[in-house]
Amino acid sequence: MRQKRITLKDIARETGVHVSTVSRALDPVERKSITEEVASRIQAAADALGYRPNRIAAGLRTNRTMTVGVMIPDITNVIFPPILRGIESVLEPLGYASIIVNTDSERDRETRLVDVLRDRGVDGIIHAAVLRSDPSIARAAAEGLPVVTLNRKVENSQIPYIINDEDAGICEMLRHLRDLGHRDIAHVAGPQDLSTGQLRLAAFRNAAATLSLDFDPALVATARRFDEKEGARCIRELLASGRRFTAALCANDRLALGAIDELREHGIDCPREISVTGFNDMPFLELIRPRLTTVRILQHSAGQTAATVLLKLMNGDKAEDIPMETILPVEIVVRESTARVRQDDEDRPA
Amino acid sequence: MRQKRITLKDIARETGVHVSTVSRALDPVERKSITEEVASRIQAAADALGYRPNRIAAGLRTNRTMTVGVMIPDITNVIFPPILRGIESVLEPLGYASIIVNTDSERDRETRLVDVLRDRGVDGIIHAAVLRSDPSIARAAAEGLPVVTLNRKVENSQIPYIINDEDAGICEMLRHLRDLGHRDIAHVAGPQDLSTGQLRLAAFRNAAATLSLDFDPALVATARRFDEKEGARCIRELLASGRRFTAALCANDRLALGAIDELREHGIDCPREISVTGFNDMPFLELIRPRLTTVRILQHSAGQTAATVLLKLMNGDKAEDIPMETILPVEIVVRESTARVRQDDEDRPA
DNA sequence: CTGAAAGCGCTAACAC
DNA sequence: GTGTTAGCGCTTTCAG
Repeated sequence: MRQKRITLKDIARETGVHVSTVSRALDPVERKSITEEVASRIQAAADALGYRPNRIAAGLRTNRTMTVGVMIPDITNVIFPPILRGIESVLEPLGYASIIVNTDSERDRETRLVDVLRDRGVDGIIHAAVLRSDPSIARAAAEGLPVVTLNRKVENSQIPYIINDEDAGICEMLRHLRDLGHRDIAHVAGPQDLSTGQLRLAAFRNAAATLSLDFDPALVATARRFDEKEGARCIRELLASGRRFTAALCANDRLALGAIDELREHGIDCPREISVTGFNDMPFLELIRPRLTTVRILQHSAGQTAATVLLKLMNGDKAEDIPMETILPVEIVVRESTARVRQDDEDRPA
Repeated sequence: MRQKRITLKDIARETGVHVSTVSRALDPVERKSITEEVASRIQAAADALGYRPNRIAAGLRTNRTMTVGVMIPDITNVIFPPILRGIESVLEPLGYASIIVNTDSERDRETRLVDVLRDRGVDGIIHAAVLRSDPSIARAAAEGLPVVTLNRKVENSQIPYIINDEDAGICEMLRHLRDLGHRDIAHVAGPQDLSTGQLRLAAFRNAAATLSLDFDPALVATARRFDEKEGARCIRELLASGRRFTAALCANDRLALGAIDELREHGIDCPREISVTGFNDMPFLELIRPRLTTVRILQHSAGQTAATVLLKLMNGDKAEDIPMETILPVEIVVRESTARVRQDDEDRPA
């Protein structure tokens, strides 16, 4: 039933030359070593028969499959698709395809999936998961498989990583709030078992110091997940604490959206009474009122950069040509969820 | 540098048996044909050495790579990630991995990508693109490659397809509007070169007939893309036409969102003055005011179903056991963007 | 029950 | 320049 594919042997028979000659004629670099006439005759036959190289067979021989593995926590999270397109935009034109797997941020799933990828002979792996440490990918890298991580680094390893300048993002955002007159600024932190949550909290603390703002631990509420519900819960917690604050810097957009909703429930207007900021700049933000002030991450370029570095690794470029650390710039996007602190708030005694 | 993997040969040497024996011992079905003692000794050695089968090599031999190809227009479109997770949820536990490619709905890209997948020896393809016809995938299927399409059927082919009951969705929605007293209902149609756009327009027309509502061609505006901007443009066009309407049924959520925004620009309130409905039930809809009344499609189950059917095909199940057509139910989700038509509108002379 | 041998389709030394 | 040869790691006859 399943029609058999045209192989080199078929073309060899057709053109009356040896398969190795055919192989050479069809290989853009080896082609030079062959009489032009023969080469083009072979090419013609290949085209006529509709020959397609069997990468499985080639891969077995060369140990290169022209496919890479991409590991992400969850494709359903809107920040990842743009990253994937970024990766694809550099790899696909070069003939690479990607096997994409979702780790759900589970350690054992992640371990298993690394094997799934290696079993299929991927030439390299781009790892965009967010667990703080994970042995499996480090081991793969140590054994010589090209690996690049996105959004976080693997401690004690020689794995190149690409991260976004989240510190700068948080700091700029805090500066923005300070410039609007805010002094009592809460932080809705992300889960502390995810690198993103942890990093951003640290960044918030550092930024406060940099900007000479008080850092009040009581004004930090920590979410258990990056979702609207947790954002709402955190704000509730903050409100219940009785500590006053005029702005809430949230560790991501979903937390911020949940926070704004919850404030509304309490009859508190954002941004008039409390300013709220997000992080990531998800799509659709423009459609939600008030339009959220947030930090834009260039997911697409992050993907491109990761792919570019991975390529160098796969090409065996020498170590000094491979950037171990790439920090991508972020930018704050000021929209409607932040406003100047109200007079009566500002004028209060310190 | 690159550490060499453990092969059957290694564990054959280790255990003092022939590689074919090792191969059998490690194959769950062949294992029975081997002395239990030997088999477990081999198993132990394999575990100890950390053996992982090389699927490339196995694939070359068996023509099964345990990887499938998934073609979608654009992973960045929120409706696709849930489909992918649905596919993964049935395929991954069975040992399959997926190569995912984005077609951008371009015919030639699509053709090329089918080859990309076939070159890598995928065992089957799930094709969720939306172009109305496309020869490449039909050819692949005709040559015996297991193929299933999602969201649309390929004409004149024996390719099983899974679609959502969009007709019912549109009809239910129209009924909902009619029950609210609406009689002059506009349709913001999707691009007519995409099956979704075309199907939903046809469904709208049919539903109008079914429900004995007038179908007024002048109350149809056609978008060139499925986005907010086009939704806005279409509403502008409808408004400019001077034709009165009290509701607009849009071919998808983004068009609806754009429509509502544009109405607001014109000082027209949704739903008080004009009701608007969407289609798809994208995530985040809950966060946008007014909350959109829409048709929910079960993307995850659609993916699961597609994978299940593909499995049957790949297993070589006999034709009568393979459902050629699967129509998945949809449901309407009534939220806040639809309301009873206003008295003064309703009481007007026919 | 296990070993021997062939071969999937391709590439890469090595000859000539 | 082109043919010969030898595998890549695995599965699968076919013997024994």
